[in-house]
Amino acid sequence: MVLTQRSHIRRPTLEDVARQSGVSKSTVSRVINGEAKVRSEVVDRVRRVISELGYVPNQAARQLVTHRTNAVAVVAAQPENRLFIDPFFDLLLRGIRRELAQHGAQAVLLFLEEPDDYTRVADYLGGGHVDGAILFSLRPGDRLAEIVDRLGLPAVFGGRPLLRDGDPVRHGQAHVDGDNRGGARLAVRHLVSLGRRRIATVAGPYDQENSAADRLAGYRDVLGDAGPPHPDLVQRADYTRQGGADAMAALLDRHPDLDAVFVASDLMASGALQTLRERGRRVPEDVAVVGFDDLTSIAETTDPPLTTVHQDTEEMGRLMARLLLAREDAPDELPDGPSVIVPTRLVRRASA
Amino acid sequence: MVLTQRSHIRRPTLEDVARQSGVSKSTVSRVINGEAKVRSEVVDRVRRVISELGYVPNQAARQLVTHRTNAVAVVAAQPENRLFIDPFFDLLLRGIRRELAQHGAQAVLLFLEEPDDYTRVADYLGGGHVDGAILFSLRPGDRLAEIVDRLGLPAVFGGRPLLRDGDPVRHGQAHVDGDNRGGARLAVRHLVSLGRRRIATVAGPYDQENSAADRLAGYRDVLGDAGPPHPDLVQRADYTRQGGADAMAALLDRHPDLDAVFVASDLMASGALQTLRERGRRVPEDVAVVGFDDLTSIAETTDPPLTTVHQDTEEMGRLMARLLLAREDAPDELPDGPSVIVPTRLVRRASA
DNA sequence: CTGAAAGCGCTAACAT
DNA sequence: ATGTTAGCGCTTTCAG
Repeated sequence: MVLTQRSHIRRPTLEDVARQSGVSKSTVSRVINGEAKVRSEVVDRVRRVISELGYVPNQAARQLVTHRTNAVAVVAAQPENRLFIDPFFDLLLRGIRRELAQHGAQAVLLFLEEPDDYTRVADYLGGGHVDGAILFSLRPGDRLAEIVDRLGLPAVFGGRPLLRDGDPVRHGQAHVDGDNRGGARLAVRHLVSLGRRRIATVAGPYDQENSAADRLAGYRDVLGDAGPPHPDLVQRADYTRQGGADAMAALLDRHPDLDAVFVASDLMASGALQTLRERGRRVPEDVAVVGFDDLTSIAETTDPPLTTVHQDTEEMGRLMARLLLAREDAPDELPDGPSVIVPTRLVRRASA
Repeated sequence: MVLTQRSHIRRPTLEDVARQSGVSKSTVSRVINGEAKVRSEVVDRVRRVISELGYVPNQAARQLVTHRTNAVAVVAAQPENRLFIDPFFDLLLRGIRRELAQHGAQAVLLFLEEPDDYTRVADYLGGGHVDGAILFSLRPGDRLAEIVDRLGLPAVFGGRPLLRDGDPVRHGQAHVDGDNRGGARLAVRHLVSLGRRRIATVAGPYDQENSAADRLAGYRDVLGDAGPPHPDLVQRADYTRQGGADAMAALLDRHPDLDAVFVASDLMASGALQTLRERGRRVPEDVAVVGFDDLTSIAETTDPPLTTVHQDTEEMGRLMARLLLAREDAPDELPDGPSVIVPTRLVRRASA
């Protein structure tokens, strides 16, 4: 293998510290781990030696006996560039990191990009580098889910539970998701309550994204109540701004008389708004628009500001982290991983 | 501490595999590490047992003796949200990941956000979890640089070398950076060669970002040659699209007669183009615009397409990874870390 | 080609 | 309050 730690640098060990401070390894260990039963005088001496020597505990050795690493992997499948450009993921990750940090755990982020990555990541997860994993964006039937199960690694999955052959495939593991379907209902009901009659939707790429499928389902739930919606009122896009703009244009071409649109993400909604403006439609007078996500950096700055479905994304991240920590603490008390659906609410601004 | 690996799941060990296959631990180890001197018959038997048992080597144990982890940390200071929204970083990271993957190493990403993160990350790096580190966006005098040095951890820094008291502070470690200053010169010289006389610039936040300072310096290099540029022709912004738009507006207010602008990032340039359009300036007839970065998703889709300074960002990431691997292989042959400046070139499109 | 034994650096009983 | 001992699971001489 290519990697070789510089061999000529021998880092000081517990034993070195012990010798230098004239105590036993156990005592040094106690000082390091902050145990009570050490004379403060000794503590001071040991601490001094530690910093003189620049001693840093070898985690591999510690880990070998404690079976703990204090690190948690966050694994994200990265479909092209999307992830890094997605403020939603940014917030989610921030929540995870912060919650873990509060518990003294380090979040390490791993990406899944090419097929080879799977085995390397699986080895990494199985190798005891981390105490648990939070996994996102896995596709139905993703091998990594199995691998994690087989390893017995505590895990929390983000997004709707994976399906295999149409059935939910989860078992001992937890998962959390936003209430995509419920949120979409909220949005569309609001449009209905405004008296809108021809309500279109810009949906996400729903063959790839569970969230997109759920948001579309929510739209259909509500509109189905008043007779099945016209299929032409649904236009799929790819969760980008430009995609939203193009989809809006297509909808307008097919249905010049539409009076409302539910757009499945704020980013796409900002594109849709632009198209509407270019086509001379007033928002909300001519066409009411509701988005999804409540990314304030977008929703508050569009013209007009966007009415949208709010998700507390950072809190969702924190929740995932807490769930993972709980599983690690008391695995037996959670035989079936809880499925937490985080609620959404509508935030009214000016666009609907 | 909060994290506890499920204790009731005893994962199979080398010893289990050895017993099951009727050979010694050494032999199993040899099979796993692909050494030559094992009868293929034995290899097969051991392999079968391994997969039956679902054995995965314990990296902590292995690491304790080999001092290798096959993992490399990528540490990124995250100034607010910026990082995740920055396609530049996305590309850089992709280059790093791919190059490391080719060498069988796993990239693990760590973020630096709050002050507490420093000690946790330092512990992580010092704890032997990784064979080396690639660090970005460190501010001058950043503690982490010292820490990495003290640990003797092979490292490569991204961005211009850190300064302390105005002096370069680097020593044994490598760093790589794009040629920000040279690229800016390229851009501005191009504008000059076009016959433009009142060349403004939208600079980045140059008290925080070395790259921003260097790009501004490049602008001044060229314009200084023909007498010092008017200070009012410089407007600082924050590397966002909106920031670019606002800065352009400010410049136009102060200098309605400007005939060119060098914008220090493509994202800001897209905002600037929008402002110019809104103010009725034709590009490039009235005002020529040059960006920086050559993020094709932006530069090719603006109206008009953006002339900009190209950086091979993914290659830069790969280079950082290769440099790190080289340091790990032969630390003694690289007493002073090489400082690699990756060249830039101008890509002409329609805006200038 | 294979096995035995030592030891990596640490923590966790168990003594004292 | 502190020291002693025994591993954790692996790789690596060194024998055979």
